[in-house]
Amino acid sequence: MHMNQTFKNIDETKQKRILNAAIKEFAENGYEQASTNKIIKDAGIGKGMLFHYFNNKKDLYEYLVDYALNITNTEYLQRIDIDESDFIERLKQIARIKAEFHDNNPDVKNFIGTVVLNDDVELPDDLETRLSDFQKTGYALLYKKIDKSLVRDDVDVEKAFRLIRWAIEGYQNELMQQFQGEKIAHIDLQPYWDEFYEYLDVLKTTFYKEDRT
Amino acid sequence: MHMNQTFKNIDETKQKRILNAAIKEFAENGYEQASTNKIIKDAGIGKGMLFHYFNNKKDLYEYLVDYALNITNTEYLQRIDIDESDFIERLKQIARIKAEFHDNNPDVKNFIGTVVLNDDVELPDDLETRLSDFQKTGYALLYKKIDKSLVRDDVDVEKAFRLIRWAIEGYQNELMQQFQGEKIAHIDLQPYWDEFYEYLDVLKTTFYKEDRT
DNA sequence: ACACAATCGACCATCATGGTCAATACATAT
DNA sequence: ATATGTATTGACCATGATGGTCGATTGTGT
Repeated sequence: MHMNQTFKNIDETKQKRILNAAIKEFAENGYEQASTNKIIKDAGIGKGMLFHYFNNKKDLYEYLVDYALNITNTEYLQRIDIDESDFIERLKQIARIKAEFHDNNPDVKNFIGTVVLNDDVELPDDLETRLSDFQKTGYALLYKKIDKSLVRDDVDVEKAFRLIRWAIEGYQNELMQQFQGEKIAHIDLQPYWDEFYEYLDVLKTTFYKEDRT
Repeated sequence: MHMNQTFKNIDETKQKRILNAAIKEFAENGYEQASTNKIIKDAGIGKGMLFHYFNNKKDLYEYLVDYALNITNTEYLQRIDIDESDFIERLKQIARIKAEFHDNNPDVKNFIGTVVLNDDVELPDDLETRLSDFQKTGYALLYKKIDKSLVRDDVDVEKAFRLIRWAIEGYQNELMQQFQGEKIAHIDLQPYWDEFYEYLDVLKTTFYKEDRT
């Protein structure tokens, strides 16, 4: 978590280049297997600089966890509008935020994922607690102030919500897998959003009360 | 793919021990990062034997792909009853087969998954074709001879099926994640099967035509 | 021209890797 | 018992990657 002050003073795009390179490497290989050599090559800096900014690998790692948590909070969690009480609409909204976040910070979500799973590296206590807080918050933002009355009466509401969530995540995962490798910037995403909305409509027809307009 | 004949002659449980150890290591770390040292330690054999049975790492890998494909075909794909025409019931059936398969051959599914994803190692042509055939077959067994008339008329059948599939996979993934680490043999799975069936019932109520009994 | 910070990459000790092979342990047959 | 042949081991090797250091070079501001 402790970096040299000089790091904060350098060009911001360079900072991002380094952070993104490091996050990508850690996300793909975990702490132990991640290579500082690959990071500096990817970031386009000399070896000396990395260990000048951050004393050692572990400090870099902890700084990244802190950074990733911060950025995820401000650019993801806080953008979720908790006043959208329709569950499916909220998931739609979250999907857009998630996509935008992924555009601006690829690998950050993956990185946090690997950090959460990783047993074999122990973080400082404060980071550890922030991590678990983060998970709870994410869960809460999904379900808080949701209008349960939209769901048809003949099914269990909790089960319905989870099924809806899983179905949507399944769609997203399949898309992600499909796009793997291709530069996402070069794809016209609109047709996929359209298709996504069609799926959401199906979910509404099936899980929500009959529309009596 | 080419192993020393002696391998086939040794004790069958020992064969399995070696194969499972190797599959686990490759599944968790991919081809390059997988360590033959860890494999022999896990299998409880000396270094010499591994390279006596299989000439080198790559031969071992190819033998494993062949083995995994065979076992998955005979113990998984071929067990699926294609005459169950109710989509959700077929998925239920597949879930049971999948669980049993996972019990007998942990890591095999993961292993094949990593093999499919891996670009940076090229298999012999025949294995490559068997791999893609395998994927097609798996897809076909899901949808062949399915009765589309069960789905309510006001939603797109294809979309409905995919949503159902994703929802169910989501449930299974969440369970898997939850069980991670704990020896699955020491858990009483029945309550989870019961819960699973409840979810299936919800899916039937929501996606199928109204039950007019 | 000077001071000082930023930056680089050759270099280091260490370690894990895939693979080898001389040496054993073991079994079987005579 | 002895001899023969096979199954098995693990110390050993060259190689390459690792995290980290540091003297040298470049750049900047005065």
